[in-house]
Formats: sequence, structure tokens, C-alpha cells
Amino acid sequence: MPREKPKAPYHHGDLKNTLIDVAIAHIARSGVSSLSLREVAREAGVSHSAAYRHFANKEDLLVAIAEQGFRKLGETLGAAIQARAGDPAGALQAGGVAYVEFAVGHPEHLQIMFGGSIADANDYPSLVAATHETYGALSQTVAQASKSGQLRSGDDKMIALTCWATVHGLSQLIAGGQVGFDAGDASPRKLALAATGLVMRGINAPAVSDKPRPAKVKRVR
Amino acid sequence: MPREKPKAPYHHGDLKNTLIDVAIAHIARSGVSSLSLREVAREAGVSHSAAYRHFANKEDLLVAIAEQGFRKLGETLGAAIQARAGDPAGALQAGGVAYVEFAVGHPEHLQIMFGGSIADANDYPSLVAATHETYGALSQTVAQASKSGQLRSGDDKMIALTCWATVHGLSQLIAGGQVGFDAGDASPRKLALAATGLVMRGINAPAVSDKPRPAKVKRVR
DNA sequence: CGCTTAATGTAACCATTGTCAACATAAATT
DNA sequence: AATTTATGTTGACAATGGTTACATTAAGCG
Repeated sequence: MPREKPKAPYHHGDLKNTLIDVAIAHIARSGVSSLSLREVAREAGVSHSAAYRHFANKEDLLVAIAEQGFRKLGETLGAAIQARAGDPAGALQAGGVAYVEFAVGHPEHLQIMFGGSIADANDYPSLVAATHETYGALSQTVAQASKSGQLRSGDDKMIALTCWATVHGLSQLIAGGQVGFDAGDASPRKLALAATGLVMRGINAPAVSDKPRPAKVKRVR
Repeated sequence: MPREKPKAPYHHGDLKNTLIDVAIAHIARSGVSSLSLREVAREAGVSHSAAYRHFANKEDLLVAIAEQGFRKLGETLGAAIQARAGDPAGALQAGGVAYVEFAVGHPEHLQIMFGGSIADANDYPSLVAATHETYGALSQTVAQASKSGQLRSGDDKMIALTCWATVHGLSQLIAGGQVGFDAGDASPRKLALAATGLVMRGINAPAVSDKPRPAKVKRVR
């Protein structure tokens, strides 16, 4: 989607998307807490009132960013999965890797999408829909792989959730800086491949009976 | 004249911890964005300046919450692991389940710990230490399980990371509301057991050669 | 060309916040 | 008992952000 470069000084032409971009840049630089519509407008070189023409408040802006993130993630995921259309299991793993790579490439989006900056995401149906759509693509891939006999374990829902959890967790840890790559450490892609590979092996492994019941744990208050 | 009467004693006694508790309650109710030291002081029934005796700023308070969270998580994890001291693999899974249960029980802590509200966690050495400590407990358990021959796959670091990623991701998804439990759905513990079980199976499975290399993915910008 | 409308700017207003200084009370120390 | 230290209160201040009313510009259309 080609974004027109602004030409008119007064009428910006595409202020809304510009504001989104500026906001993302700001978040990458200074975090989400110091973000305000006034600040964003300032950085976009536009009066503060102009921003309110497009977003009611800060959260509105964040929702827009989150939505954009889900859209982009969906595209990335779709492309990765479709590139291995013939191989459902491979597509599943490729999707997982793509998920992580998206996170590495767009950590700010991830932070807004899942970081809790949006008080109650359920207030925004479009956001809920986007989440479900992304998850839907995943579980659909799982279902396909399952149907094609490439997976052994039974519970498709659980498989999908575990896959999602693993790549999501890895993404969060990477985006949050808990896992770094300094000094020639493993690349995100390698990590993602290894982690998803491990889970794939678990999925394909014959069911084991020794499900341990964990001892009661004292909840620490 | 009973002295117990809540006559608003001048000295609170344990204001710092009270402020932390109040802040957590506030986050649970209204999210982290609407948090301010003044607001917290107000809700604690204390003058606004009093809070500044204990926390330099909002982020300081958040750091305290995050630290408390890591401490509690560490205790919970330690208890769960020690309860299965004789069975390293079981301990690993039990730790994973405990991780998820902690997240379910303390979603606000998790949000502060990993949600990016703290601009740069690396600015706070105690926080970094807490993270490493928690992760250390995990990888130690993995190492023990590996040494005891209960794990087959080779790369301990990768195993630890995958375990962490899976339970962390599941926790985030639950705490973030992306996975719900309405209408008698699976309980968090069941989900955690299933997910960790899947990963454990992957760890124990014989190495497979068919590591697929995912096709190049178009990065969507 | 002039009307209408959407997009943006200007300016003022108010609430909230962080910050500070001065003071008050309690507890600890000597 | 006197002094010191920790803790809490009150009141003021500037900065910032959200909000609103109104002016200005651009652009489309008759």
C-alpha cells in the first residue's frame, strides 16, 4: 500500500498514519509512558489540536497501533505459511519462526499489542477480532497439519495454544530484552527454529503416560 | 477509649508496602497508565507528599512492584521445584505449572515485570539480578534433569529457553486475557500441564533430522 | 466564481502532576 | 529530658496534558 508523500503544508494529507509512525518511533526511543497526543503532534510538526481530529485520546492512538500490528503480523504469518502450503507441519513451524521474527522487527508493536498499555482491550471489538484472526490462522494451520496426518498428538486446540504460547513467549522475552544476542549469540531465527523444533517434536512424539501431577504449591502472598 | 479506633495515626507504620499494594490494586482496576504517585497516595488515604518519601517517581514504584513480583515468583518456583526434588524432569514441569499459576494469581505483577512499563529495566541492577535469578533457577533445574539422564535432547540452554518461553507465553496470554476460561473451559493448571507436557515430550523425544528450513519470509513493513 | 465542508491552526481554560519548602509529629538515640 | 532522625502534612508553584471554542486554509463542487 503506497503511502503518498505529503505535499501540502497546511493540509497534511495523511496525518493519521504519520501520527502512528511518529508514535511508534517515540515508543522505540522513550517508551510508551512518556507518550501523549500533544507530544506526538509536536514531533509530527503539527499543532496539538490536529491530532485530536484523528484520535480521541492516547489510548485511541495505541489501539490504532495495535491494530496495525495485528494486521502486519497476520500478513507476515500468512506469507510464511503459504510459502509452505504443501507441508502443513513445516508451515506451522515456519509460521512460528515468522512470529518471532516479526517480534524482533517490530518490538514496539508487540509491546502495544500485548503490553497492557491498553487498559481493557476487550473494549475495542476490532482489536479482539484481530487477535482472534491471528490465532485463527494458527489453529487453522494446526488443524490442517492434524488432518493431513502430520501430527500425532490428539488435542488440536492444545497444540495450537502451546505453539502460540511458545513463539509468543520467546517473542516477548526477546522484545523485552530478557534474551539478548550480544557477542555472536544465536540469532532470533535460530532460537525460533530450535524452540519450535522442540515443540514440533513433542507434537509428533508418541503420547507418554507419565503425566506427573505436581505437588501442591504454597501460594506465596 | 479504645486506642484501636482508626483515629488516623500520624505515622502510618508501613506506608511503603501499603503504597505498593494500593498501586497493584489500582493497576488491576484501571491499568497502569492512569497511575500516579499522587493518585496512589490519595487511595492510600495519605498526603501526596508522603509517597515521595518512599519513591522518587512512578517508575520507582513500578520497579518495586516488579522486584516484589520476581521475589514471589522465585519463591513459588522454588517451592514447586523442591517439592519434587527427587524427580528433575517432574520438577521442571512442576516449575512450569507454578509459573503459569503465579501469572494467573498475580497478573498485575506480571504486567509490570514484563509489560514494558519500565522504560529500560537494565537501568535497575536489582531488577536485572532478579530476572537472572529466576531464569537461573530454571536453567539449573534443566541442567539437573539433563545430568540425571532424564532428558535426551542435547542443548540445555535451548531447552531451558524453550521451557521458559512456553510457560512465559502461556502466562502472558492468560494474564492479557487472550486466553480465557469462561464456561467451564480448561483451567489454567490443566492448560499449563498440557503445554509443559508437550514440551517435555519434545525434550524427551529422539532427535529428528527433518528440521525444515522455513522459506524466506517477506517482511511486511 | 462563490459556497460548503473537511482539515488544521490558535488560544485559552482547567485538572493533574511532580516538585519544593516549611512545618508537625512520632520514634529513636543519647 | 534533649536532640536527632524518620515520617507525614500543608500549601504553593510551574509544567504538562486534555479539552473546547473559534479562526483559517484547502479543496471539491455547483
